[in-house]
Amino acid sequence: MDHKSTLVKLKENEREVRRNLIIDASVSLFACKPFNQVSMRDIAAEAGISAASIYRYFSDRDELFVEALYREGKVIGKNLEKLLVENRNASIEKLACDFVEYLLDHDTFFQMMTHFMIDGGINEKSLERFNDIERYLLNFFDESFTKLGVKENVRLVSHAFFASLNGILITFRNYPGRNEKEIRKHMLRLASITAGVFEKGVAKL
Amino acid sequence: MDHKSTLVKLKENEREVRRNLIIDASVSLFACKPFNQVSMRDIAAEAGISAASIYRYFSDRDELFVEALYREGKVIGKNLEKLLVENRNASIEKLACDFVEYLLDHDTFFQMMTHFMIDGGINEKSLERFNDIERYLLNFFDESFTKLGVKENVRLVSHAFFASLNGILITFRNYPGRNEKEIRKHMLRLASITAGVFEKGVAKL
DNA sequence: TGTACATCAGTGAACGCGCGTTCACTGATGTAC
DNA sequence: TGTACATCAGTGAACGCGCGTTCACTGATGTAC
Repeated sequence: MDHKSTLVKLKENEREVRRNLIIDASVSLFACKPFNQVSMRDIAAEAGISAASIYRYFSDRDELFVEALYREGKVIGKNLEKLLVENRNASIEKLACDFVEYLLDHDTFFQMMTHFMIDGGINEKSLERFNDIERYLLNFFDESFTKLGVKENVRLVSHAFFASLNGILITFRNYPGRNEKEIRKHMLRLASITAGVFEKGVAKL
Repeated sequence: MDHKSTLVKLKENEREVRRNLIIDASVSLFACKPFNQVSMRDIAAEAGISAASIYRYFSDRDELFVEALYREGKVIGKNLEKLLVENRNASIEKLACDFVEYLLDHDTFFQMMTHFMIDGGINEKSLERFNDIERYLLNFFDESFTKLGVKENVRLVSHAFFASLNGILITFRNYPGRNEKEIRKHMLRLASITAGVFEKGVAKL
């Protein structure tokens, strides 16, 4: 019985469209506000509906957030993939800098990351999805390190490298007494240094 | 007129003692709960007083938190110093692993770090104090790298190394499907690899 | 074509909760004479 | 030594707020006959 009347299908599509509008609204708020500060009323206002309406499409805040995060994560994953594919033959230094720069320009991933890594008690489903994206990125790092001649523990090296770049983004985020531009410059410098150290150090492993 | 009656002094001391009890209570809660989840009522309960009493000693939540964080930060700083001094002649690998292990055992610093680095709108005073502690740690890393023969940009290398270790602690904190022990093992392995990479890579800078 | 009924998206108002903080008060202790 | 007063730590109850969520309702659209 996979036959459905056209009208019913149309209705379902409409429903899907509206659902997506709510997710869109959430994502665009996540881009400019810390996670925990985005309320259901905020999202409703952004989507131009009432807060109560959201509950016609999502059973609770958690469900909406999981969807929104996954959506955004996929977009970021795709963009980073594109970026990494373009850099396939570039140095690991360029790769690192582009990675850092992309995440500086799109704060959402950072927000997601900190949310998932730090906040306790996160939806299992949500965590798995986030992990998919991470794994996806690590594959690209693997490729680069393999090219550099790493034979053993490639994945571990990728983990260490990934963690290093995340660490830069986090550690110097609120660097006191510096403006945004200076911070960006500092981070890129550190990314270069780290990449250089990995490139040279890894050859000896 | 720096003369004060003994009784007045005694009273002041008592006041100081009670103030410290409240700070102690806060610190011990910070050790087992995420920052934003520690409420004034929690602290009051931990200290065995009423929430209203806290306001006899601190003007608001912010002031109490700044004091508590600084107190805890100093303790962590001192402990890490001790640890680093003991390791003054040890390899950078041992230093990295001890650092990671200490922070795994004392979650407060991690909590502090993420609070300061990620949460926006933090008290300026509080941020400065936190930075003092960071600088303090970086000096030790500087020393190690200088010994390894790094001549230029020592501080930058230390920054990159420090960020790498932080990154490990953050990135794999909620590693899904692994228990605490496995995560610890994984982190230590990454710390070793990172230290090795830095040790070897840095020699060529 | 008209009428009675069902469905369901959407909503303003309210609920219940936890929070930081304030209020008005108590009661113990110290001080002045 | 006794009495009147000042000080101040401590408190239970309440305030005001924002939150996630639910409720009871409206009104538009589709369906049956």
